[in-house]
Amino acid sequence: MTAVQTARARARAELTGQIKDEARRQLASSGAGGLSLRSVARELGIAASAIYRYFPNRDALLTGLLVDAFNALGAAVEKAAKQSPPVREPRIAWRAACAAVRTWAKRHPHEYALIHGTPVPGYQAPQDTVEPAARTPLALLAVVRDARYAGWIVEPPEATAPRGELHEQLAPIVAANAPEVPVAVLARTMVAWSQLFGMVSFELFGALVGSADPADEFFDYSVERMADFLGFVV
Amino acid sequence: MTAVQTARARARAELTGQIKDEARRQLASSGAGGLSLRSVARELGIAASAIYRYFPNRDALLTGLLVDAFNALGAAVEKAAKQSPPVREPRIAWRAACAAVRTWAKRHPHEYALIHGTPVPGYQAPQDTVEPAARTPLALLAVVRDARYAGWIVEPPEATAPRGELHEQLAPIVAANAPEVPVAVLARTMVAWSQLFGMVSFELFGALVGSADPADEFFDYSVERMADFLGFVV
DNA sequence: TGTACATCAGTGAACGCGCGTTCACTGATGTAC
DNA sequence: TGTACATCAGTGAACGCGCGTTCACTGATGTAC
Repeated sequence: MTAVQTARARARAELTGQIKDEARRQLASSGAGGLSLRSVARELGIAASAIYRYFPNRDALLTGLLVDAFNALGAAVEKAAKQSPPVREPRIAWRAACAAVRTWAKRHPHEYALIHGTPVPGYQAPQDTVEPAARTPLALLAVVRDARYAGWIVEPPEATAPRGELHEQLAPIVAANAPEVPVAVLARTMVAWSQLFGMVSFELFGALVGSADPADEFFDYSVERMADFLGFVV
Repeated sequence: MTAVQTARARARAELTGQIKDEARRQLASSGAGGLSLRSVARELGIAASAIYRYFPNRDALLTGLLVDAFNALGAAVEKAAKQSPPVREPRIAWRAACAAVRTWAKRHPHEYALIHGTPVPGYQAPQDTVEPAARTPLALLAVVRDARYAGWIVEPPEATAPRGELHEQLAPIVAANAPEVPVAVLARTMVAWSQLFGMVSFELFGALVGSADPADEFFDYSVERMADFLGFVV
């Protein structure tokens, strides 16, 4: 092994990347279910069997794409939240985070479909995808938590706090990720989170054709209403 | 032609139904993209080419499934709203309509995925699907409209009403479907509608594993919060 | 009511194509002494 | 630094399978007179 990286290792990393890139490209035309190792190999000019030096089978390649997509989306949201000027306006980070989700989704519609659309038939996502999948919702929670710290959130009425089993389910999550935050804040953030992705999926998958299409204004409108719902001051 | 229906016509209707039933069954194992006419024919014990007497091609069969699924979901929601005792409790019809969506989706997960999941690659939904697709959102709007008539809705602040392009987009829809209702009510209903489907998709597609899973209580919680958001009195 | 003809349903072979995965192999790269 | 051996990347043929769609055909059902 040489100091930094052997020629073989470099070539290996490079081709692994090229395989995933080409596979991503093919998601567009054939969807995740139709992803074909042979056609990826054909496009790269290598033998179909060569792919097996890089991924043990088709599902492993899919897992790679899934993990990459979750991470890319999560990173985009984290970056948007971090970059939005922190003290000026109450809702700025929330808006930026929501916009990051939509922008990433529109720029990578097939990867978005891969992670938030219909599960691939016959494919079971392994444990490796769990942590990357959590990045975006946790980033949204962090935005709300920070806004709350900054005094930009009016706590909603106690009567609307989650109780019973839901409280039990969510308590360990706040304990692990934002211990200073009440469970009710996580519950509301999850409602807003599902609204956000429901809306983006509607837009991408065509459910808004004939009503709020183009969806820019409906998106902005919803983002503000979810901010209201979360207790953000104006 | 005989009085009611010729033997041929009856046989035709019957086999058309059997083809769609078998196709629905296969959505589960292979997904919409992998739906195969040959395997449907095999399962029914007929020649693959016989399918072409009933559907001109694979896409036409898909369209049939799509239309059936939209209609089945829409009918379930309409029925739930209609059956919920009308005058007793403000939120009862809203809850029933939301529950109908979730129940239908959990009972027919692959048909739900067909209509609200990733679009089938290479498939373009024709005009025939538009009207059935609108049934569910219109049923939700009717629930809100009726509750408003009954005095069960406190109008949200004027400041949160949609303006500009969004107003333009939604105005013709209320005009055509619920002319006595302000555009703001439709806008809010659409936010709740996307929240509802976002949540159901999250549950069915696995995004809630590790947090609100099982999702019953999170579902109920969200339904109440969306009712709050729509201005329903308690 | 009975017959001749037209319509339609279903067949099975064929076309031309694609797939994931395995395997024995060649030749290049890396490692230990 | 040079050589012998081990490791690894990539090949191409093969296995056994599946697909949508077309076409000429047979035989049953329906219609008109």
